[in-house]
Amino acid sequence: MGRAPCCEKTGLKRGPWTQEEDELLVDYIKKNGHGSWRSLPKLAGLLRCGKSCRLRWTNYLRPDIKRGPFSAEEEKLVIQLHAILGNRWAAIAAQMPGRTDNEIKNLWNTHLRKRLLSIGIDPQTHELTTISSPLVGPLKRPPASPSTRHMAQWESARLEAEARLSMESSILLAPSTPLPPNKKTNTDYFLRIWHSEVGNSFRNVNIKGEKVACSSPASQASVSGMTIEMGPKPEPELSSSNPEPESEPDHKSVHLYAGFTHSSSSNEVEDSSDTALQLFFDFQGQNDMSFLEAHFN
DNA sequence: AATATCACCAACCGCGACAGC
DNA sequence: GGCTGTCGCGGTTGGTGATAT
Repeated sequence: MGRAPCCEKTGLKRGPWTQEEDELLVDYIKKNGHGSWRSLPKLAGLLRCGKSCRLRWTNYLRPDIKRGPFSAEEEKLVIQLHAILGNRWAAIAAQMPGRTDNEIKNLWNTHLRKRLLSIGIDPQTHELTTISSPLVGPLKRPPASPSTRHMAQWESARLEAEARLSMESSILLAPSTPLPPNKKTNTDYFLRIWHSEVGNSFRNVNIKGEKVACSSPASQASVSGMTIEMGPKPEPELSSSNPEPESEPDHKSVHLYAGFTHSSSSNEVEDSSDTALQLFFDFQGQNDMSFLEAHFN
């Protein structure tokens, strides 16, 4: 015995919506709200199932939907969010006002996935499929766990945004050098996301409700001439009430604040600063989103 | 000009989560 | 705690227009 259909199929219209149907749906929702989607079609005089009405409204008719092609910046954001969130299109859409999950999903499947593949990046893992070495040619990269990659990419994006904010702050202090608008937007995206529930879930929660802390304050290592410092870090203060810019980023050191957590299996990350360091090594060489620049500019 | 193939995207389907009883 | 109804999500499909052969 199969699953019962979501609604009576017989007598219901399917396929593309007509303008008259759209008008009926919009008029009804404007006057009454959608209420129960199941009963809406009957009340609105539509020969559609409630599910179809909900889809039409949320993906097409909603007044706050931003139609039109995605900008390069939006595409970049989708890629970065996908690296963090995976195929959670609704979560990605929640960070992109005016864009629907369906739209983003279509963008990913038709454009972005292929684009990443064409530049040698696995669109599911966001991992380089090969590393080319001038001496021995392409090398296979050892696989990293998805959560590790996502965490590291997420942290990388945040670090990048914070570093940029610091730079911008110092630039803004010098009124003779106005900031390019695109740079500002880019930073804002990440810091906004970082302080959203998505960022919160990565900072504070894993499935067992335990902190996965990698917070040995003395942990330090040197990689490629940079000093990596690991340890707990206070949340960046970004509210307008605190206009004090963050301290200037040290060009010789990377602060890998490892107090972040993840929502996947807690077995995948051990509670140690060594793990946090491993995250960096694991991710080094692919945490820079600049590879995308050439494809968007 | 006709046909095949590709790309895009709106819409559908099935499943899981959740709330109310 | 189990059942049922509803909703939302992610994967997939199918129609349509564009492009290639």
